[in-house]
Amino acid sequence: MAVRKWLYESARSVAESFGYQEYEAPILESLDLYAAKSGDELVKEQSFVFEDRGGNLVTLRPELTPSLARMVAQRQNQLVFPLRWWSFGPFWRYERPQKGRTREFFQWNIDLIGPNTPSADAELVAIVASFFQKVGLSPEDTQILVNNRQLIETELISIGIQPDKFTDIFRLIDRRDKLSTANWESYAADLGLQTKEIDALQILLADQNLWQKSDSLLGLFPAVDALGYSDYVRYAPHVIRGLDYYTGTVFEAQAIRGGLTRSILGGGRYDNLLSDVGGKALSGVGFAMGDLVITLVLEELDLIPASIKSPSALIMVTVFNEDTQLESVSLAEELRQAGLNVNCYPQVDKIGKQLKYGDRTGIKVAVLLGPDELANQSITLKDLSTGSQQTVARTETAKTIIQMLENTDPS
RNA sequence: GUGGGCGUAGCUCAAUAGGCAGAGCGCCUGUCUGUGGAACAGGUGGUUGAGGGUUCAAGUCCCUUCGCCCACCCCA
Repeated sequence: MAVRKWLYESARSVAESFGYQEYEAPILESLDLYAAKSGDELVKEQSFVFEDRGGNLVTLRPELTPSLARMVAQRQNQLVFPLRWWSFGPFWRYERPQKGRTREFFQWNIDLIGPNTPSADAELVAIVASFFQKVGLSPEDTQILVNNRQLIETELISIGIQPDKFTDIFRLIDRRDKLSTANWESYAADLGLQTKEIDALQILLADQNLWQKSDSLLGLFPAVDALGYSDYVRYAPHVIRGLDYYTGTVFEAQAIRGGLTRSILGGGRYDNLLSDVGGKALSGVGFAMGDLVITLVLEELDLIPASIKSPSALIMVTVFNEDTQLESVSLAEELRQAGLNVNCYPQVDKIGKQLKYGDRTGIKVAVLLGPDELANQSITLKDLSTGSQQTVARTETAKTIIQMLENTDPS
């Protein structure tokens, strides 16, 4: 929860810095919403689907973009475009769990709906880079690979591949990095490609300058450069993304660790999603990042701050004995009224045990209140990290604690 | 959906060929009657995931079942 909250705060801060508004969508959606729009396997085999009491099939959302499209389409005439929205919430996929993949996970989604321009695409890419920068990932740790589906479609036609094969061929292209050349070629042959076509495709996928044939990408890269994030971004002809609804620019962020790469997030431009759910034609661009892979990457690079796991209260009031217990309770509340977060030990125990509890749970200042202090209208304050303690007038307690916390190392 | 691995104390793991279920850490107590972290001593802690079977005897062998992990697939 601490890590997720930190990710949420980092995503929120970056999204808000670009002027995006937070929204939430339903967790249950009608199965129809996803039909033929997300990709067959995601919906038919990897979603939780069941019948509701009315006999309709409902789905625990496996992704957010179709819900977003539906929500925007339903209010299309009253919303003001360009629309910049972001969301962070739970998703479910009925898959076998493994490292970096669970059946319930959280995902950050962010979309810019309205303008179909290279600078809109560049903004989303820049948001990714800005997020990486915020959590401490450098261009040496992560890279954002960009491509354009229209560009690849045009090129496929020019080497003689028919549009009705594009879905299969995209899957093939997406796997260029994952399979050995021999396996990839035999997969290509299974899809019915001729040797001549396979050779042409390989040349295409090795062409790092292919982007210069795309007006969209010719606009995108200078815009990313102007935003200051070109170190994070490069062209990659084999990046195509698995979801069927992408129509233009697509991108994917990868972590590079010792020769192995892992996909952190993916996104792209979708032109037809709003009209598919009953809206007027309107283009959008966005991406989704799951919480699991990014957490693995950040853990591996030791980038998760230890401070996110500190307790909510750094101050603990101890209880000396039964006679003074209510005095301790009152003192704790007095300190809360002064604006401090305070944990009051909830029973009578030996002081040593209470201090040990405080030490183990991350308490910085222990407050001691026994017969001596009561007699003198004073309070003893012990710094648990240094072991030093001081006795001050009771009226000075809150002020002294605040000074002690300021002098403490924030870690 | 496919393939592989693993379930023993709170945690990490031992237990020869089927033969008295153990260790380290943690926790509790004491050394130390108003003071945590260290040391030492003692103590607590188990339906060996569950159910059935074989056997004089099962953590160990067999069957069923539940759960977890890893990879493929797919994808965040």
